[in-house]
Amino acid sequence: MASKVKSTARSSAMSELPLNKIVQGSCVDVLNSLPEKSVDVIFADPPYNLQLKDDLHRPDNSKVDAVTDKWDQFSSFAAYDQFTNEWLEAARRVLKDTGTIWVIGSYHNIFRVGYSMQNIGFWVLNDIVWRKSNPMPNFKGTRFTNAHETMIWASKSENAKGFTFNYDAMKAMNDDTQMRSDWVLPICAGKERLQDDEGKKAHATQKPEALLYRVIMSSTKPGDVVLDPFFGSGTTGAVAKKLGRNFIGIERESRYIKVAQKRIDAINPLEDEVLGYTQGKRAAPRVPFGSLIERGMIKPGMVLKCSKGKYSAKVRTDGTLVSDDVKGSIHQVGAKVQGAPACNGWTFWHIENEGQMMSIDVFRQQVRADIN
Amino acid sequence: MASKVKSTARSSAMSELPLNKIVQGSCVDVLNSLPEKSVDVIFADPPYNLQLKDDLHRPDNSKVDAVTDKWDQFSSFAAYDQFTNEWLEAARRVLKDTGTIWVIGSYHNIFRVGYSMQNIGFWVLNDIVWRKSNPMPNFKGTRFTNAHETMIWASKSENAKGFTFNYDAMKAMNDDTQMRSDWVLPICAGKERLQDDEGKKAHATQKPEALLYRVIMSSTKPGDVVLDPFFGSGTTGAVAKKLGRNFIGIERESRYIKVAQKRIDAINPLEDEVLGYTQGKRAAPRVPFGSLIERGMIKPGMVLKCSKGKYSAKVRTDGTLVSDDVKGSIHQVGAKVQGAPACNGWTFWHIENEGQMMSIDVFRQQVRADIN
DNA sequence: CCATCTAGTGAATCAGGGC
DNA sequence: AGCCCTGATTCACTAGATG
Repeated sequence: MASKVKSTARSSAMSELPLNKIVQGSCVDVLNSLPEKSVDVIFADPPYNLQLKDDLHRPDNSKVDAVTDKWDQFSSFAAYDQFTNEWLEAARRVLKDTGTIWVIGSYHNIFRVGYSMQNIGFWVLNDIVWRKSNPMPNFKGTRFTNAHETMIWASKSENAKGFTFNYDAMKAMNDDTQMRSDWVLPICAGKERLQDDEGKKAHATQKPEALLYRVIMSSTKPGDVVLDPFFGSGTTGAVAKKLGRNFIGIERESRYIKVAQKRIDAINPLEDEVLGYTQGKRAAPRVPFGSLIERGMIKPGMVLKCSKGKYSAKVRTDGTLVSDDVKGSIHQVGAKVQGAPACNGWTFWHIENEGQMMSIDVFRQQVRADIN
Repeated sequence: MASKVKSTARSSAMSELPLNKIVQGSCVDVLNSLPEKSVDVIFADPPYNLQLKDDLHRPDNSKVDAVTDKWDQFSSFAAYDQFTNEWLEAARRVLKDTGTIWVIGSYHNIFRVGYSMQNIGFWVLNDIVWRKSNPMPNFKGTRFTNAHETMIWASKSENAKGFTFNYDAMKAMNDDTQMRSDWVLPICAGKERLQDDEGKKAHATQKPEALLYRVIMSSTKPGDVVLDPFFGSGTTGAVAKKLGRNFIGIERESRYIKVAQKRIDAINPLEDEVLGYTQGKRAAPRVPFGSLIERGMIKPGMVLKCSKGKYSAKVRTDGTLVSDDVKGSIHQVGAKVQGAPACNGWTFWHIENEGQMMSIDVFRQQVRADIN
């Protein structure tokens, strides 16, 4: 079982790796106490420096529980950059020459992280986009829904060789086509989300195990050492243990260590368990009518008609239709012109082509084939 | 029709904007010749690849020395950073205070671009992932398929207000759910891909019109000025013209200007009716609650209730409400009786009419219809 | 036990105009 | 710059209660 290492680690160098342990202390101090070139992979989820100001309320007036922890506060970009440089330098020292590093972030910090990584000498192998299947909406309707986070995957240097990439395993996991740089995964919620003694979320930014599963499966071998310098609720350790990898966790705060330790102790690594994110075919993907216009399949100004030609409407640039004074989606306008309560615009509207009526649903099927 | 402006632009400042023209010259020189705070949106597709060091020029048009083995990595990054800083500074000068900028890149350069943008003072609104539905595979099987590119969308400064985001049009284009930060679109191929006289692709990195369509639709209004400092094959100009926006293109190389000009000349702009797009309540004229009283739609002394009848208030002659000791506007009283931080009184308050609850917003809509 | 409804929540740089 | 007022705004999913 994993056990906690006291903070004496700060002052004295460790001769051996604290395998499968959570080391308490500042990440740079602890990293500097570890032997150089000793770990295979680093996964880091550093503070994002979100710079949130006022409270945010949902349309129903409930307050959004934002990340207001002190560990996410920095006085300036310069302070954040210094912090970033220091931990990245320390991380690079303990990484084997054949090792790779993953760092996750959002637009608040990822450009600064990537800039620093490249300057230090890390060589970017991929940037990976975690597309959240269920992100939080933009409640005020002021921007695009912030629906993804970015991971940078890098080797130790430009000419580093011998790092692990389990190409075939990734391909097998992805229906026998190459795993892409965009991963669709749900956020961490429900029973997976750890709670503290008061029933509140134990950590503000707990990552889903499915994310770490793919990270560890792709870039490590069983028995490898995975180090996480911002261990938090311990997702990295939990998945590493489950998959037969060794972990090293570094975390400053006792409350997080307590939660993570309990979580990891409860994991049985012998189970040949299939994690809860299957790659099975989803239901047919939703295709917005607007995307047909962007793709040039339907042109703004085109006239759509019902199959019998009785009703017609003109396509606007934003994918809505206009028919006399009626404006709205293909479904809304289809319903209104008929005086019907509802209408499936995809099957109702047609394009007249050389005297023949062609359903716009044909285009939707083309886009679906294209997406897959 | 658009026409080419000779490179005299380099030395003499232009008093007027070269609307719907392609200006030949170095991007920084031309930008500096334009009046400040004059364009609404900038879309920039700068050179990506730090490996293509031969193609890298400093803003003064001098060529960056070929990188020998003696050069360390950082020095070549430094040259790119300088180039990036200079064109971004020049771009920021010509951008209106209410303007926004889009910059597209890949993991090779996007971190350096984002870092520079934040340092200069641009405020990131979103990072947008262009998820390619048909990317080039990773032939050697050594990494994840590089299947996306990243765009940074930013306002001119942290506190900039008044920039355009057509939230409702984006929502309409996306089947009436908020447009997300990940966009699934195919790469530019087939007939859309421009060819030169020899039948080869005219530009190495031609962007699909679908991408610019969404960029321009989301962040500009008809009649706005869209500037592209790396015009290339002219996708930005082509889509801008089609959508009834003005463009300014800057391009150094004659062969690209020739291709782009021919492309744009062939485009017919869309008619106004089609250019109309979905606008939300924010665009509707403001109707004071007091005007409903003046028009006799609501009478002083009437009792307003919330939809469930739990809260009530009485209308006073000046258009304010009173509920026990709470007095104020429909919004203020609505918020206070609920103990909520804010309230839209128009949708909160109702009138009970023969047992049915009718929102007072119905009256506002009548007034608005009346005004038109 | 199943179906249905209600409440809650997630790394968020989340308003705009007038004075 | 700062204050004040009006008034616009949410998606996917889970858990638990209710019928």
